[in-house]
Formats: sequence, structure tokens, C-alpha cells
Amino acid sequence: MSTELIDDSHESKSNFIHNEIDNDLAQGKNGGKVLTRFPPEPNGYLHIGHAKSICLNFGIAQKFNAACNLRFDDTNPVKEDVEYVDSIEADVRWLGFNWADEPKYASDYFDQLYEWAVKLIKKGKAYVCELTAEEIAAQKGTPTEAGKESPYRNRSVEENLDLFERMKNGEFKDGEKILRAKIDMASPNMHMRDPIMYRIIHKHHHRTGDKWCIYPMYDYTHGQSDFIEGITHSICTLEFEVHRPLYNWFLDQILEGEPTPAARPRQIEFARLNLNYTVMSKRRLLELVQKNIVDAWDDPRMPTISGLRRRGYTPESIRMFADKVGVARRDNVIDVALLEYCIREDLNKRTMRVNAVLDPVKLIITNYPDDQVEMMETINNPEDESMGSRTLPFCKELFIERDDFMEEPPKKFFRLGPGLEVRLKSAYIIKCESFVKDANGNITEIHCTYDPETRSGMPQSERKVKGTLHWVSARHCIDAEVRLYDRLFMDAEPDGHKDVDFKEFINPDSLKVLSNCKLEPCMKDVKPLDKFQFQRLGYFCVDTHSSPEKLIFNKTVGLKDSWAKAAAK
RNA sequence: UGUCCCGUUGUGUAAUGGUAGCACAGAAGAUUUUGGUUCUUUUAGUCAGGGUUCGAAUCCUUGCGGGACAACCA
Repeated sequence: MSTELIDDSHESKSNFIHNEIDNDLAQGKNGGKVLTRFPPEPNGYLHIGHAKSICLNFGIAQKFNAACNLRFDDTNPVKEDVEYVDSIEADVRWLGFNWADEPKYASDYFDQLYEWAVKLIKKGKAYVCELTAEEIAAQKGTPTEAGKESPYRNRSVEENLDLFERMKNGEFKDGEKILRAKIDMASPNMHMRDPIMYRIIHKHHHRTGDKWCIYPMYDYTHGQSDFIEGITHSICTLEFEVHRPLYNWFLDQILEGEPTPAARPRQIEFARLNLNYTVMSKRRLLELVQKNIVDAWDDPRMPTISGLRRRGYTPESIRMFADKVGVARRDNVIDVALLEYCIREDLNKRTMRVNAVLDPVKLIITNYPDDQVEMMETINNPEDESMGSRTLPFCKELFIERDDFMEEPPKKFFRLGPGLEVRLKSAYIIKCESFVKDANGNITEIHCTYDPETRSGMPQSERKVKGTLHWVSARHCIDAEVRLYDRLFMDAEPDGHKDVDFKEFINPDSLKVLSNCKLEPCMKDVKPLDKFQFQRLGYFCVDTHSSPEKLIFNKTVGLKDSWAKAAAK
């Protein structure tokens, strides 16, 4: 396949966030500086929704000649793992983006965060609380009803300082005490009702080891991490909009009294991506993996970046997709057809066309010399002349697709049937004379004659015939396994039903393994992730578990099939 | 029965008070040694009412609809 990269860096269309940044720049904010960040929690693999965010954040960096940080929000050692850190770095790089400097970690800021927490305590803005999780939930109130104040809320600064220090020193068990911000239990914003800043977790952390047994909550960490890094624009999804006042409150407290406070990040929210016929939450995806409903995080049916990669998607196609879905604030569900359009668009330009017969039936050319073999020249990619041509062997015994023959074909069937004529791509025009069936009524052989004057390139080959079929030589072809995929869920929004678990909608036929596929001999040296168009069928990608002894292909996406559409009517 | 956010063809996204456009999907046709590609053509939209204005998708207002928020998750 072509290794030429498609430069799509200038295609990126504008969106409301770009406009806001333009406005900020025009007003001279941040001294003309722009810095964004992509802040995943390393508790799962990245999915296509993250790809949207990655393209947005790194895309802003490209557009404004700025940089984008990769920062791991690793504040919860219970759920996080280096496996995820590694996969996230690999996925971002594979998508084609480079972050500024080394990857950053919220855990790099634990010391600073601790210092600031002490400062808040000293200001009387934070206190150690001993309520249980249940008690806190009970006294938190509801969105329409104010909460109650904790009985520990008015401890002295000295006592809070002492207790917090002892929390840090490991004197208490998990859950015994927490540090809370002292804000307003009656706030209409639930996040302002004395949110938790620190909790006790006696657990080894992938970066800080056993240094800490108290870990800051996301809400106490995220805004300050952005501030520390000098992020100018904190782009995040809509659900964090209600957190914004809290982030601002923390920064207000921390920066109060600072002589020349540094610029603060501006948070701008956008609507997360939803794709129909799949789920898009790490929790759901984890469940699919853990319950072995799919192979792994990189199962080709998964909407993960690694799954799409293994399925045969290219970084260019995913970037094109991110660009086409746009960025806005209203809820959206994107049709997978758009994703499929993007990958077809890309693969059409770059993949070599090869002959592959997925469900083979033997075709015998009765008037072709028994031992003759001809090498037929064929073009590698009609969309790209520079990809050249190759030859493939033709002989008396071929395989064609079982679908390409009908015993009693309807009128508009432009393929093979008794008495019908078709062209064999890059070879001869043949005519079906007869066929053979076994005891079960399955067709085992199709007998045809060929017209020697119609070899491709000869004048007689110009003759009009209705259909052109792909084929392989039965004496030269190689075997392969081909995996066909269908959508993982049968419902357009499997996660959108209040009373039905999303797993109820799993498509039992989402994977179909074809083990008797025949490929033309040029395919014997393919490498994992090599991509091809199987002529007339679709785009296929060599699986990561494929080997020369056992070739395995994944179907990325089918070609548009107007015949299937017409036949279905 | 709180606060906040959001309603533009089927789906997504533009139009920053001045011609409602683009893409995908759908339909019809042309071309084609892939029923692919490419190229034409085409269907279809401003949630509803009221107001401001010469002029409203855009501003105001009321209603309707959708979403977010009550983890020692992020």
C-alpha cells in the first residue's frame, strides 16, 4: 500500500471554540499565548470520542501555532494503571499528534496541591470531616433542596491542620476522614456543597509509589493542574460546566494575596461525541472486555482507537471524521455511516486492489488448455497511477465468489448464470455453459467457455458485457481467514434505554469468521496492518495476530453496494 | 418542584441583525474492465407563540422539548 501521507492539516474547519480563542487573542489576553491540553485519566483505553477531543485540542495548537500538553489525571490509584498510560501515549502518537515536552501527570503536582490545601485550612476554607460516605450523601441535600452542614464543619484551624497532617502521615484507615472545602451547603450548585478535596487511600501509585496515602479529588486537582501548566484554554465536555465555579473558587482562594497572579485558564465546554450502534463510555467498554463479550480493548468491533486501528482505520480517516462532525454545544449522535465514509474516502485513494474470493466456488474453463498458465497484467490502483501494475496467474481452474452465480438469476443480475456472459477482470470474457450440484443441491462447479480473442487489451475485449467478476487461480491461490464484522449492537442507542441494560442489544452476529478464503499469490508476504481493497468487496486489513503460516484479514468496511441495495427491495 | 446548558432538512454542522449553505445519508441519471470511484441532478430545515426592528435562525419574552448536576469516580 502507499505510504504517502495525506496532508490534511489545512482542511480543518473552524468552530465556536476557535472563534472564542480568536476573540481572546484580539483582546490581548494571555499576552497572545495559547496552550491547550488533553487530560485523560489512565483508567482505560481511548475511544473515538477521545479522538474528537484530541483532534480539537491538538488542532487548536496547530492552528494557533501553539502547543498542547498531554497530562494524565492520575489522582485515583484504585482505578489507574501504567498499561493505560502506555496505550494512551501510543494512541495519541498514532493519531499523528505530538505533545509539548514530556507527558505530564497530575501526580507531579501532589506536593503543591498539599501545600495549597494547608493554605485553605489556615484560611478557614477547608476542614477535616469524619462523616461516612453514606452520611455525607444523606446530608448533601438534592438539587432542589439545601444540604445540612457537617458537625465537623467548625473545627479550629489548629485541629484541622493537625488532623490533615495525621491523615497524610497514615494514622487513619481508608474512609475514616476526608478533607472538605468549606463553601456553601445551600448552593444550588451541588458541587459547591462542601466538596471533598482529599480522601485516604492506602494504595501504591504508579508514579508516586507509597509516598502518599491521601489523594486529591479530581475537582481539587484539575483546575489547579491547568493553572500550574499555564493552560490558556481548558477545553472539556459539557458535564464539567457545573464544575467551573468550583475550579474558580479554588483558584480564588489559592491566589488571594498573590502579588501578580498568573493568568488563569479559561474553560470552554463542548458536546461529547456519540456514535450510533455503539457505546462510548469507558465503563461500558471495560465491561465488554471484562465479560469477554469482545476479545480485548482492541477488538475490531470496539470504538476504541486501538480497535479502529486493528480494524483497518487510518489516522487520516479519523482526523477527517473529527473534522466533519464539528464542534458545538448541543447533544448529538453521529451516524456511523459518516465514519465509514471517511475511511472509504481515504482507503480508496491509497490501497492496492487485489483479488480475494471469500466464499469460493470452482469455475472450470472447459475450452482452456489443461496445463496452460497465463500471467495477466492488472493495474494496482486506478486512483493512483504511480502505484503501478502487477501480474496474476490465470489457468483452467479458478475460484469465483459463490454470490456471483445464480441458477435462476433475476433480470438485473449482471453476473454469472446459465447462458450468461461476464468478464473476468483483467482476463477473458467467459460464458456459462453448465454447472454441477452435489446431493444437497449445493453448486460445486461452474463450467464455462472462454473467448480467446477477448483477453484484456485485445480489440475484442472492448466488447460490452454486463458484469465483471473477480477471481483467483485455483492452482496458485493461497488460503486465508477473513473476519467480517457487523455492528456490535442492534439498537441505535444501546445506552439510551432507562430500563434495559445495554448488553441486551448485543448483536450475536457481529463477528463472522470465514476460514476458506482464497487470495491471489501476491498476498503471501503481507504484514500486520497492511491494507488492501479486495476487488468488488471492500477494504481489508491484515490482523495484528496474522502470521505467514496463517493469514488473517479483518474487513474494515465494505464497498458501497448499490446492487445489494437494489436486491433488498 | 431548583440551578445551568441546548433546540437549523433524516444525521451532523454553518450563517456573528441583511439571499438559510455545506457534508453524510436518501432518490434519479451519466461514465466505468470494481454494481467501486468520478460527475450531474434532486428530496428535505430555522420547536411554538408573542415582542423589538425597514429587516430575526440570530435580540427580548413566554411556553414546549431535550440534556447536565445529588461518587471518598474522572
